[in-house]
Amino acid sequence: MLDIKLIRENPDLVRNNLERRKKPKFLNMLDQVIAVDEQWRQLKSEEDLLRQKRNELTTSIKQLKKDGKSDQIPTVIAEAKKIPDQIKELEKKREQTKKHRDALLLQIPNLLHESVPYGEDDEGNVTVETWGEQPSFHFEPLSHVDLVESLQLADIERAAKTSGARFYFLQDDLVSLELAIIQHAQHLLRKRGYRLIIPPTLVKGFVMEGGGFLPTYRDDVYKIEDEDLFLVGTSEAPLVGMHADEILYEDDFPLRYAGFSTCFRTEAGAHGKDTKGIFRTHHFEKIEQISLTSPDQSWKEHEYLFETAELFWQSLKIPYRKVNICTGDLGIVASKKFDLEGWYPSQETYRELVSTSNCTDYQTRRLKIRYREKDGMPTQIAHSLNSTLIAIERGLTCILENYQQEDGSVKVPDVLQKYTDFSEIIGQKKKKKE
RNA sequence: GCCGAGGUGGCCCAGCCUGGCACGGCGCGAGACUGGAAAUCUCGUGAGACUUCGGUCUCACAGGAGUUCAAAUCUCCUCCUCGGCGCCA
Repeated sequence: MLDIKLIRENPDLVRNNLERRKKPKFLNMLDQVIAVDEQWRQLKSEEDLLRQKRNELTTSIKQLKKDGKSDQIPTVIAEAKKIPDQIKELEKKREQTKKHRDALLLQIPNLLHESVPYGEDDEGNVTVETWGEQPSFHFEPLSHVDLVESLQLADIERAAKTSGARFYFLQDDLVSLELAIIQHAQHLLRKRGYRLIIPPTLVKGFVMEGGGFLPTYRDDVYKIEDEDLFLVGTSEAPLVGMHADEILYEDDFPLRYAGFSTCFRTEAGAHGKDTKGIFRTHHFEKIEQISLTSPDQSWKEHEYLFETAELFWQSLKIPYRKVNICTGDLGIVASKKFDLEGWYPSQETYRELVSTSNCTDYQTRRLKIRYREKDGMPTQIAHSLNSTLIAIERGLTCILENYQQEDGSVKVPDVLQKYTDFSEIIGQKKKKKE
């Protein structure tokens, strides 16, 4: 959520920034917010004046009592009696207006960092750098979908029976690999100064709203019936919400958390996309980084989070590229976003594995996450950042493709082997024969 | 789940019975004093609207509803914390 004061005092700055997205609806929203806010302030002034009058009468009653002029009191009370109803009416109107204003305000996207490139969709993203060498195969590499199936690493069909499309029973060696990844990841994260967290995967509406997931992305999340609870699409939600309404100390910054949780997504807008395998599913496990810090440190921290992700993927020796996400692909929350896209040999293309966002004060304003230098100093709004470390099931697909071998087996990445008791995945069929 | 005690500014706390502009301390800021500092003293310390930038006003006592001219204070509902008992993977 943007600062209403900024909009009031510097509407052109906000307008110019929103214009870069080239979406007229946002400019309309801005104009509406300004108009409704004007109304709100008008009502607020009227109401304040009425309250002032009431307070004056109330005080005069007290004074009359003190002066022993009780005979005059009934007249004043009669006058004062008219006011509460008027206040109530104005209050109601003002609250409605405020609700209206805030509802609009919630839909206005964050201000873009100056370095965000313009683009209509992901085609407009700009590659910043590439890392690693794409593996060359002397055979036609299989897709992760085929590998999962041929090695029987997940049972998609039975998952369809119990749960529907886009679910999976992860099995055997792939489960071991997942657990190995978690082990491997936690060591890196600890070393890099993150606290490890397993957060709640159900959160209240205000947390989703504060995180910017609601109302704009309402269709993408699951809600618990009859309760004010949502299944999280990422542990970013509870991890940022964790410090809602708190005042932190600058000395504790950056506050880095690594969350491990299951994530739930409706994938409403993705019909027909990546329907097979475990690449895009309704639930998956993810290790997420989040960080809270001060405004003057957050851009440095943005690089730090991305660097953590890079170190992780480099340790797995996955070729990747770093991409600066363009306006059309950025979403409303991030001010700037880098993606790390991993190489998929079967598709001969890079695909998203990691998103690293600086959300600046967009989430923290709404969630009232503030900080101060030390006790007694004034409070400021913190900045929040988040980054994937690995969405495990998707990460597995990338590993499978890059580590596949001619005989159809898959080598286990070196750094994971100390956590698995095998160095290659050969599948159940072959195992039985042996 | 039951019983009891609580929730007041960044923190600690008074006020609640008996309704009338939220007491005091810590911390922090400004000023005075000083060669400089400590100590001391004075003033200030949250959110919002308006402002001729001097100020003016409103709100804020866990949240909501009610009673009242007037609610931190009285009534009702909800949430949370702590303690005791019960239940439980």
